[in-house]
Amino acid sequence: MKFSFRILKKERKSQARRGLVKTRRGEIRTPCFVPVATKGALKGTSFDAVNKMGAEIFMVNTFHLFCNQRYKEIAKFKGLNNFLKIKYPLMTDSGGFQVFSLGSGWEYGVGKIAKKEGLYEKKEGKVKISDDGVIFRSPYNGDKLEMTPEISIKVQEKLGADIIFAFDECTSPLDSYEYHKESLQRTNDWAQRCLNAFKAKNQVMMGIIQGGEYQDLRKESASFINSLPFFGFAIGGSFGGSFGDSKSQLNKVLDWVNPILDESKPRHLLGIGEPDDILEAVARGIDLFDCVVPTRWARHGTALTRKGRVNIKSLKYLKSKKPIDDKCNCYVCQRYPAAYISHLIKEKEIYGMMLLTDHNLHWILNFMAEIRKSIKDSRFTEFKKKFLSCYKRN
RNA sequence: GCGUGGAUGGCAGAGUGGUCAAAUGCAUGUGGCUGUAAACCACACGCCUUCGGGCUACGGGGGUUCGAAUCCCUCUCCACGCA
Repeated sequence: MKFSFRILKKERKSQARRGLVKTRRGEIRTPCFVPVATKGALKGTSFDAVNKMGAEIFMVNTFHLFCNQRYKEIAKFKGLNNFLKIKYPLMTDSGGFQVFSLGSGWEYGVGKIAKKEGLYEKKEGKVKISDDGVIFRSPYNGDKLEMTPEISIKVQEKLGADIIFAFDECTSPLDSYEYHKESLQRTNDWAQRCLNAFKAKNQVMMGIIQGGEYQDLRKESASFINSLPFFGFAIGGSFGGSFGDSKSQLNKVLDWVNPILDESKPRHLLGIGEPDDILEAVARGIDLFDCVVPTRWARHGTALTRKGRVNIKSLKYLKSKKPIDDKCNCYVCQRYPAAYISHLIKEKEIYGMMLLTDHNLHWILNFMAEIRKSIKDSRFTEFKKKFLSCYKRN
């Protein structure tokens, strides 16, 4: 069997589990972090370098390669691996997130984790969502484009990643319960249509659980997706924070959903996250994470450290002769003082972004390795507690 | 020496009688970023404030005017041109 998932160890005190995903291109030790290479590149570094840091799978985005029609060229290379000249396992996101990020996310300036409250009236925006699919304008050239479950699967088959995702609707945390209910119906329907359209034998598909911040919807979603023959599960936004702490809301969603899911299948938490979020999610039985935080923050001058995120541009770091994180064993921290990185980032030197990107990716991948080790040694809960006691979130 | 054009906030550079504490860009500072329209975005950026406002500012000095960064005189400095 080309694809499989096996649980190697479970911690008693939590739902944390260490596992192994096998694909035709290689194995992935979980819990793992999946670096995001949206358009086929890890912004600011290379696949090989990041693989050496411990990344065993990468994520590419269907949406972007669909909008610019580049998937057709990639198909001529028989898929992404040949095009990118890499042998590592890959996953492609379906484009569902962009329905949100270019739609209501863009128009109302909200992330999928709501931080603001207020009146919200869904208006007919640039992205038109119907039961059939989504019609939108290409952010590349303004062309009118349509994405449906069938098109997403077709494109993902051409891209040829090992793991693909069902096409879902990622709602906004500001959407109403009624809208979430209607949207979930659609996402569930689309999940079935994705499976119906899926013909490739050398790929596997993850089904996506939605339902916003609503317990009944989340559970309904989990039950439905669980009943379908997906390789694994992906839990998507939106993690609404309309009544306070959005973080605990995310954790609540995981508490509702994970007990319903077949535990022999891998669980991917889409788009999360920051180190403390990852710990909480691992404790609730999540196996895979993808997130743009390490790479985007690096380009924006934020470094991941054991003490929390840090603005490397501030004077404090410009004057520091110590490494960014003195416990980090990445080549950047081994070789350069924070002052140099700070200087490069402040001067907008590409090399500074590259170095910080490598540091941040190394940091998060090392963090995942520590998590795996702690589960293996049956001390994940202690590890989590210790880590959170010194990791300060802004 | 003569002529001409200039001198504006950390820098560049608008403004050429009131709506100017002074556009815009850069720099600076702070905050944000969680399936990447993101090497991006937002806010702040003379001093003081009981947040009503007050004070000092557009090279120096003097003047005209109810009122000047803006007009006039003069000094200093800079650029270009001519000797």
